Amino acid sequence: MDGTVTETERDYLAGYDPREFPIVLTTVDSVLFTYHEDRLKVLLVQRANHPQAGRWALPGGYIDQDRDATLEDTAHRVLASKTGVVPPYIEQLGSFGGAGRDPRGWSVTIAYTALIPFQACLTHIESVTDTQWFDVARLNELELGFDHEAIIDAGRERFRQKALYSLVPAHALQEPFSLADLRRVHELLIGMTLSRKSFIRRVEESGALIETGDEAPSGRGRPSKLYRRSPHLDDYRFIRNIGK
Amino acid sequence: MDGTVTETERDYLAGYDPREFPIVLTTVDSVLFTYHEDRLKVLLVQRANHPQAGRWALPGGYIDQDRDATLEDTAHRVLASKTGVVPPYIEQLGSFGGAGRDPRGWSVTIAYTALIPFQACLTHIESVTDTQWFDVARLNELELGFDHEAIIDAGRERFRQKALYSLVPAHALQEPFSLADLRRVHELLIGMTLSRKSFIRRVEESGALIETGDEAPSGRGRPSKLYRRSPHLDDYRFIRNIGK
DNA sequence: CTCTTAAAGTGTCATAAGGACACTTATCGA
DNA sequence: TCGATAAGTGTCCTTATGACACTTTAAGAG
Repeated sequence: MDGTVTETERDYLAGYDPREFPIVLTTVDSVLFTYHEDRLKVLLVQRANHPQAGRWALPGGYIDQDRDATLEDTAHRVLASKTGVVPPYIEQLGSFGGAGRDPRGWSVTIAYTALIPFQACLTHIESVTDTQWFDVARLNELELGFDHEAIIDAGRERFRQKALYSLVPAHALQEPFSLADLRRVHELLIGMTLSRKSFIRRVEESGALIETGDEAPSGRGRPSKLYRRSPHLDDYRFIRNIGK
Repeated sequence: MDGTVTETERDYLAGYDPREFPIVLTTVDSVLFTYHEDRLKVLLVQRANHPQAGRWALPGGYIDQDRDATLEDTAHRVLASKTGVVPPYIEQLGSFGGAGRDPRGWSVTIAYTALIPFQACLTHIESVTDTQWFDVARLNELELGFDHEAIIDAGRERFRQKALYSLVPAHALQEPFSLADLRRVHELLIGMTLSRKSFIRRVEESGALIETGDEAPSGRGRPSKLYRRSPHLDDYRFIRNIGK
């Protein structure tokens, strides 16, 4: 022994006070997308409190240490409070941190990105005024809080990639849905038109969607076959990207 | 006016004290991989302090609010202190948080994953005893701290995917390098052998590597051509995955 | 010096998947 | 009943890949 006291981990934890260390403000924000009337939409909440009160921003908030066991729990809790439901698809997008992004000090937000059918939360969102869908193509007309515009861009880019090699975007549609609608969602995400034939071939090959056997009129023209998501949808990856 | 005082953002910030809120312990950890003697290696540091003193864990630490402007700054600073250099490739891997992952309380780590040539930090790492490369295939023989085994698995999976559709793994090699070595790195990441011909075709098509014009003897047999990374390497993506 | 072996690099063919595009099917509405 | 419209299909061409045999180059044994 060299005279110093050998501290056990138990002793250390008993004397540990997190407030002795510089504090990083940590929050969880979510970028929730949907598809409605030929447009991609993102869910925004008008901030009631400082900082940035009045501005539209991503739904998010602090971790509730008693109620949330994981980061995804926080994302789910916040989204459910704004939409009434938990989205059928959510994944972690990334973390955005820095000294300057929040006036309160050094801050980090763990961002999630998610998809939901427009109809799944229609009534809940219509009942309040502080939560709204915004056309993703018109966000530049809005002055968003914090760095949330960059986070939304990252979410779009994530789903743009997913649209190239997966059928995950199907989570933005209410079941049952037509391949025409799903293809349109992919086209909006990717930013180019896709060949009908190629798209249908990929869907059939994947087994990630299941034909319901029903059809739906699509205005004028031949009615379209309807599909629902198979349980394997989230895991399926094409080995080759779609698009020229 | 309804009698309440309308607080300005300036007033709010003047009265804001982060210690009034529940504190989340926030750190940054990095999974740094390299390639040496036909093996994938990951850099681990033996913990000097509680909690988990004595265990091997990922290099990481607290955000230094005065020195770090971004999360990547923190990752760079910590890695540079352990290896002497900043790795040529680093990307954010994801955040791991929860109530139970650290005995000190609710915690979040923002994880980065990076690649570096073995030779780039050879002398620095040889000079200390608390920092070592470990064979990724033999991590099960080690009892790692916290949830760091899961984080390393996530890093491996990230680079496994990159190896399928990019040449980013080239950052694990000292320039100039042979395609035989690079293909071996990809094979270790993907977990299967790859066709020489296909691999060379992809490299040529990509333009992501540049032939130096030199050759190097490869033991017995025809000497191999040598390559270096082009500036476009990090951005290049194959539209189709390699491997059957 | 030559022969063997080993490893890098190449030529070529068959296959699989996508884009293009014309054609067919099915519904609406005038 | 016919025209317009949109979903769905058949077919050809192109492209990237895996397979595999072949060539090139060097080290080392005899």
